[in-house]
Amino acid sequence: MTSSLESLAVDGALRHRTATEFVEATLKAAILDGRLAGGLPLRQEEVAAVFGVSRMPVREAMRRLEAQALLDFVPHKGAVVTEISAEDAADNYAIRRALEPAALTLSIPKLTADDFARAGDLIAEMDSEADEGRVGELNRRFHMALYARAGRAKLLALAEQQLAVADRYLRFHLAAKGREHLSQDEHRALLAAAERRDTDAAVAVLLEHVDTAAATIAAFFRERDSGR
Amino acid sequence: MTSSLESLAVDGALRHRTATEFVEATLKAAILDGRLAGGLPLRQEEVAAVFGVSRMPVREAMRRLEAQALLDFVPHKGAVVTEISAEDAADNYAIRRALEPAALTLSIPKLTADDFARAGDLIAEMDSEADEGRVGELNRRFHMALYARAGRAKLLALAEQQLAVADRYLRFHLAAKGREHLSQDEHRALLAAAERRDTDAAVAVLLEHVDTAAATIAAFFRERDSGR
DNA sequence: TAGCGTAGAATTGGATCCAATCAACGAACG
DNA sequence: CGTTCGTTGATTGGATCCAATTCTACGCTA
Repeated sequence: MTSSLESLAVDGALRHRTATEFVEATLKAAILDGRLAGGLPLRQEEVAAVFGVSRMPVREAMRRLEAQALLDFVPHKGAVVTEISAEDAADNYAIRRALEPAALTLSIPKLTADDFARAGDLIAEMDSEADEGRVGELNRRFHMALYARAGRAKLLALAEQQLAVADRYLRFHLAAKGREHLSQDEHRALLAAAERRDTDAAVAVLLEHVDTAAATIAAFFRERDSGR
Repeated sequence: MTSSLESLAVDGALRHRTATEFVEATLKAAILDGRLAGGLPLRQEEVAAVFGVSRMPVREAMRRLEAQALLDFVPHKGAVVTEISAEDAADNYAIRRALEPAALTLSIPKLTADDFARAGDLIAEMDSEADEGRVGELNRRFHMALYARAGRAKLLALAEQQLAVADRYLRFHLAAKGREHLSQDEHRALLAAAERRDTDAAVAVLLEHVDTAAATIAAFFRERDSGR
């Protein structure tokens, strides 16, 4: 195969309204779940060929992905999938540590029984999900389910975007520590505190949750970088 | 004149590397300082003519601005400058309330005497600046000067972006309350607390600062919306 | 006269073509 | 033999052209 781009081979089923949306969504998903690794250069012509479109929708999609910090654009040089690194992970966790407690605090008083049920279902799904790539999405949806009633659309959009970036690191979590270390206990504790409307406890669990993940990833990178 | 777009008439002096960058930077500045009002539709052809380029760099610039939530894109309909509203303002303040204390906390221990001097200079500049449009930029730079040593590039980038969005509302501040209400006292108190390395006090002042601004804008919109 | 349908204009989405820039290779010169 | 400069190929940036979609306005009909 010429490159990992081939893995994006398209099932025309999930077409979007415009080619640009289609390319953007597919590239984004592939970057987040690790099929397109950090550092990979994306040739416009090549991507266009894989998707069966011209270079133009590819260029527009890339511009949007660049604004989301998933691609690095260098004028006249091209686009490269943003590298993951210890620094980037630390950034991501620092941002989530700030945003998610705010969203959770606003949301908890307004959560409904349905919301709790949905969140519980997602925990169960994560336990039984075999496909590693889908675990990240389930994790994201669980978190967002608890923030959903915050009533601040842009705050939530930002939080979701950062959770998506975190997905890129979740894979290393799973690889390094195995499935059982998916912090399902913390998820359950978070849900329980939310159901009790105990905002302080829920925020404490969430901070612990994020900090633990940050420490795990930091250790992973320390080990990897020492071994070369 | 055909539209407020004309106000973007270009001095070829500050050209950028690529036409796309040039268009993006100019449009962004115009949206932030209010020259392009919320709700204004941007015809690609028209914008291209104003800038003396073809539609293509305009389209790419618009894609990036959309990803920054400064434009709303509707397929086959076009781009519209994102409306400002009480809800959007509340969102913005909720986000800043989460991000900026985090950045400030990380930064304070590492700030240098130079940083404090720079921040002080910016306060003085704001006092003497006549041009209303530039006040927003000075305010942004003052805040960022205090966060600069946080050592988290993406956290800072997000904070700066949200400060830029806040600029759109600063104009209403100035219009409604006059220049003297620019919270310069709070700026000075914030700087003083930072110089004492008193993180708790600095965060408290910052939260107060943001909450006051949020309340002022909320009151402004309440009054405006009741009057029609 | 009100409402619906259709035809045309306006505008955006996408494809193709040309120009500008960059990287790599090689030759000439010190 | 090493360095530097020029040339060539690859790739992106920008312009122009065509297709698809949406909106508008006019006319037809009930």
